[in-house]
Amino acid sequence: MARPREFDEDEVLERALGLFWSRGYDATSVQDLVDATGLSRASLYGAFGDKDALFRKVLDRYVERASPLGALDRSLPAPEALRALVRAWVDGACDARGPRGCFLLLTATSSNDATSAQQILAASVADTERKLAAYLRERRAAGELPEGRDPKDLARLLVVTQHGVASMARAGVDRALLRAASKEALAHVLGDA
Amino acid sequence: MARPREFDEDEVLERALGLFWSRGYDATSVQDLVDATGLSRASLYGAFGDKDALFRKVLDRYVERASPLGALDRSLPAPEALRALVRAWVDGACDARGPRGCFLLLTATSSNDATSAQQILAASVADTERKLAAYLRERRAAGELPEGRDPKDLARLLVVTQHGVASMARAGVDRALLRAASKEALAHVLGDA
DNA sequence: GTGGTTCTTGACCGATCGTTCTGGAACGTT
DNA sequence: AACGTTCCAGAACGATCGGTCAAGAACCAC
Repeated sequence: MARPREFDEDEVLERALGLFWSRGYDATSVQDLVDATGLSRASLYGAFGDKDALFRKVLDRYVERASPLGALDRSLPAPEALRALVRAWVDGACDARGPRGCFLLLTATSSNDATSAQQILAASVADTERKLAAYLRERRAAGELPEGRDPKDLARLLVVTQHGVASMARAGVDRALLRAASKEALAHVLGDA
Repeated sequence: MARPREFDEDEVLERALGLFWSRGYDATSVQDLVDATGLSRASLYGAFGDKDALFRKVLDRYVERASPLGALDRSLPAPEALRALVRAWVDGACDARGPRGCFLLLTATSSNDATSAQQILAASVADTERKLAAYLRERRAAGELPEGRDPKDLARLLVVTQHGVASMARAGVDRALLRAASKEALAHVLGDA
């Protein structure tokens, strides 16, 4: 019925994510997006609406894909699974391909669209905390983890560690420091003396 | 010899800090600064140079004043001193007066002036880590803290906790979560089972 | 091929950005 | 009182911002 699009929407969103993630919302101009995606301004606006709408779409896409507990292998014994998880946090935050840190956290701490992103982050944090606490209780009941401390508080420690790692990684802090710190948080969860 | 200034430089910098901290560099326009400080544009430029120079001056001022270990009371027994320290981290980051979080961390994770702020942050982090590790060793030798784990790694855990708290506080995360998490990190340092 | 619809292109809009300039007011010195 | 200097107020600068418009090109259905 009409002329088909000459671009792949997913690819455009991916490029836009790269820009927004590395430079932030304000510092990314529409011209930058035009240059990076190859689309013209009118095509961008026609396909995604204004800059805010595009950003929201990009953020939704990121949130949908990112899973804080994705690296938690439930087939492994708890200590190894958790070890792999926190390692994945550090490596993911320090990954040289793509910008460092967490795009959602960056958005929620910057000014633009803050309240919206903050709500998403709050929900994500609450969800991660709840799932982690449930996991700890479950594995504790299975005898894989020591008793004693409140699983909820331990989950909270891990979540704060995760975000500290993401934030500091974006700030350029050395990976070795983040690795050591997260290992130490994990040691507490595992009850290592 | 000439007409004296009608404004207090410290007060102007303080107001500028408030704006930059709450909105970030990009989202703070010169007009905003003019409105908030009461100065005219020409006076601002005459006194501080351009926007970048003003921002740098504001950042330097903040860094100079902020002391991550300022709340560490060395006259107290180590457990109480550390407890007060991490509590001060949380309360400081969540303080309703003024913007939440850490201005230096915000700057280092945003795009603008990133490399410069990142270097300052890296130096601050390294310094805090070193001093904390030394403190832990010292108090460990005095019998106030348990042996076993590497003081350097424990210091790193605390530093990452501190920044996780600051970052999440800025993102609007509930204070109770941050408090619980930092308490847990502290428990690890204190060797609480 | 023709009509209808959508896409693409590039020029263009007003608004706002950071910055500078000009004119005049306010002060210390002589 | 008169000078020289510095400060203040506001207009104005070019550049860039996000966003739109008009015209032509590309496609599908018929």
